[in-house]
Formats: sequence, structure tokens, C-alpha cells
Amino acid sequence: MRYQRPKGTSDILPGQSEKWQYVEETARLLFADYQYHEIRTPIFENFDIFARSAGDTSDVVTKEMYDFKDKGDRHIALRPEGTAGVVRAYVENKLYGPENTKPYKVYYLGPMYRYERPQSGRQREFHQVGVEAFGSASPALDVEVIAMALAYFKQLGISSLRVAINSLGDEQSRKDYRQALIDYLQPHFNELSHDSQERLAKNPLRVLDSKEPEDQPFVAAAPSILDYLTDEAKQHFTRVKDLLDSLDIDYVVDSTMVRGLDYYNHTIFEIMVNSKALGHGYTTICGGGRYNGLVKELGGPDESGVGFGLGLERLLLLLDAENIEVPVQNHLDVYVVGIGESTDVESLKLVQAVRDFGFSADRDYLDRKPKAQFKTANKVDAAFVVTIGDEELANQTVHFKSMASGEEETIALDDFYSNFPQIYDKYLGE
RNA sequence: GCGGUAUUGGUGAAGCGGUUAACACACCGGUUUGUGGAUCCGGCACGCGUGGGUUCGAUCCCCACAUACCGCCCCA
Repeated sequence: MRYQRPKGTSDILPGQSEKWQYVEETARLLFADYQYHEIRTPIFENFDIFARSAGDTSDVVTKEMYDFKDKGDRHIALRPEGTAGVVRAYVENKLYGPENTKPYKVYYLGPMYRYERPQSGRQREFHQVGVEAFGSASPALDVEVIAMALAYFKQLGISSLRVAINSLGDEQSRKDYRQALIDYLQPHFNELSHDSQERLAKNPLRVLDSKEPEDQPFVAAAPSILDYLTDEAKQHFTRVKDLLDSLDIDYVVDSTMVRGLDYYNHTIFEIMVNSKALGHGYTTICGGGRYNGLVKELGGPDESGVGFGLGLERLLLLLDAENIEVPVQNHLDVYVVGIGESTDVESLKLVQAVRDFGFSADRDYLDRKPKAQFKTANKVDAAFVVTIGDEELANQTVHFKSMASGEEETIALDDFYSNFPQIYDKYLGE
């Protein structure tokens, strides 16, 4: 094999692309109900945009960024996630201006890139759908975002989800907690795993994310961030929980949950699912939260934001694993069987006529025998077959056959060309 | 970035250091020549991921590389 697709990428072929269209279309329709509008931003951005937003110590920046220098010696990165580019666009286009109603709500859909080792549901090029809402600090907006994500899964027929939430608090809360965590972990430094020792120096909160067995006792006994929330942060979080309750949304508070990107604060959440398709136990399929400092960080006003991102590859794996059938309808109305080269012109006119009436039609282009053409018509599940040969050509007629009933009738070409929809309707029921 | 397993036709796959690379599905053709979903018959890899090496000889042994899958890291 001479050429192969780049590592960690995949071709989405017919048969599979219909499923993609379905989940994408479902998202578009649902998000429109929530008054979120699509935004399309570049697939690559200035490297610094991602470095700034994700945090210099995050893995995304330190080892997963798909970056390169372009011919103008600009440091470019393929977007590893959607939020940073959207925030950049929000700021650059001054979408925070007074002419736009707040919150400013957008969604995006498209490929993301991370340079890492591919595995099931994890590729270098993967796709996310995500939403962002700017300009309101209301806890109700946090809840709207969570509820919308859940509604999406519900619409697709996915159940048995688990919603985990946590609060990282505001800047002060985080600072206080960070110190408390360091004070707690430092004495145990030598007992921590190697990775966690590094995390402690760079980003102590990430120690809580550790899955190393030796870290577990310390993670379990670590101080909870919820005890370090300022009154304001506490109030916000309590309100979020109350509002979730009022919508009857089940959730668990996981005070050790830390999201991979540093820009989050206040509410963070993950929607997890327990499916073998994605590995053992509960796996995150959707994650999000608040990022109140990010707009300012990227040069905009001090405005808040909240959103989520959702991995489409994982979603599709999940749909397959749950045996959820994607409604696909691309049946064929008419297959034209032409017998002999002399019918080539009329066959083409026939399929075009049917298509012009707004129906689907196809024909043979390989000059195959009638039997073979019928076989194909059957395989593609054509409702009707229109046959034309020398005899029909001479009489200016066609044979019109219902594949379901086997019934066949001779119809004048003139009649067919002017009244196809009526003929179609007449035979459809029979 | 680290470790493990794998790589045979359109697909699922069997196979052994040695002159025809099983079998099945799909596809194509035929079954008295203008009609489908059945049966039967026939065709369909000068080639076994790529590049080297060992050997009289390699798809089967060795090395490197590529890719896929699994685990770690991390995450969607």
C-alpha cells in the first residue's frame, strides 16, 4: 500500500457519514431551540491562544499540541479544543458590544487535533460539538448548559448517564485551596507517585486526578475545595445545585474532579457513561464548566463564559454499543433498466425526468444485462423499476414495475413524462 | 513519550521454510440468450503492510520502519 492516511486520522465513508450527519443535525436542531447560533472559527490559530487559555502546565499544551511553524515563521497550532478559538473570535469581533443581547450563545462543530497516541475513541484528529455562552454569571446559565447537554443525549436515546459536578470557586477560593493542598501534600511528598510529585510543583490540583494506587489514600483524605470556597462562590454553587434539583436532574458532587484545562472556575461538570465501548467503568463523554477569566485573558472585557465540549467519535461508539439505530432514509424511488445501447439516451432522459419531479432515480451505466440490472435495483431497494428496450422505444412506452408486488404495466412515455407523480402515488399503495 | 499484540484478496479469514496461498461472504458472468430477492456452475491474491537481512529457497525466521488495537500518561 503506497499511501496511508496520517496516523490517528480516519476516513468517514458513506454508510458511516449518515450517522455523523444525524448526530450533527440533531445537535443543530436542539441547540437552535435553546437559541444558540453556529459559529465557525479557523481550525488553526496562533499557538499562543491555546497556550494562554489552556494553561502552560496542562498536558494539552506541553505535549499534545499539534503545532508547527508556517512559511512566514508564525507559530501555528491546530486547535486542540474549541473554546479558545471561540473566545478569541468573541473578543476580536467585539461580540461583547451592546448591540448583542447577553448572554451571547454560540455552538460549534468540527475537527480538533491532539498529538497523542491513538486508541479507541481517541484520535489525533477528532470531532467535537460544543457550546459557549458569554456575558452572564447567572447560575441558571450553568444549569441551562448542563440541561442542554443532557437533552442532547436524551434525544439520541442514550440513557444511564451520570452527571458529576464540582466547583473550583473564584480566584480567591482557588488560591486558598491551592495553598491548603500544598500544605497537606508536602509532608507526604516522598510517598507520592513520581507523576504526582511533579504535579505538586506545577499544578497541585491535578494530583487529585491521579489514578496511581499509592496516591489514592492522600487523594481521599485531601482537603476538599468546597471547604475553601468564598461566600460568593459557595452561593453560586448552591444555587446551581438548587436549580438542578428543580429540573429533577440527578447529579453527584465530586469534590476531587478537576478538568484538564486550567481556565475553568466555579462550576465544572462531566457527563459520564458506563459503556464497554469506551473502556472500563464510567468514562467522560462530555465536559464543561465556567471560565470567567478567559475572555479577559485573551484581551476582552472582564466577562464570564460557560460551555461544554462533547466528543463525537465517542458519541458514535456509544450509539453503536447501545445498538441505537440511526434513522437513515435514502431509499430509491425509481431504477431505470435500459436494454441495449439504443436505449442509452432515453434512459438518461427518464432518470432526469424523475429527478426533476423531486424523486430519486438511478440507472445502469455499465451496459449490463437486464437480469443484472434488476439485481441491482433489488439490492438498492428501489420501489419501482422502469424498463425500456427496443420494443418500448418503438412503441414510445415503458414498463413500470412495482418491486414490492411484482406488478408490471405498460405506460406511454408521454404519460410518464407529464404525470410521473400521479403514477408513483397510484402504485405506491398497491 | 513508554510498554504489549497484530498486519494475508473487496470483506471475514486458513496456511506451511520449498514448484496450484484453503474455505466462506461479497462481486462479476452463465444456467437456451428482455426482468429481481432461490438453486446450481464458473471467474476473482504472479500475491501474503513497507524496506532490508538469513537461506539453495521465505507469506512463514531475524532487524528496522509504518499503521491498527490494548495498557500507561492524559483526555473528547
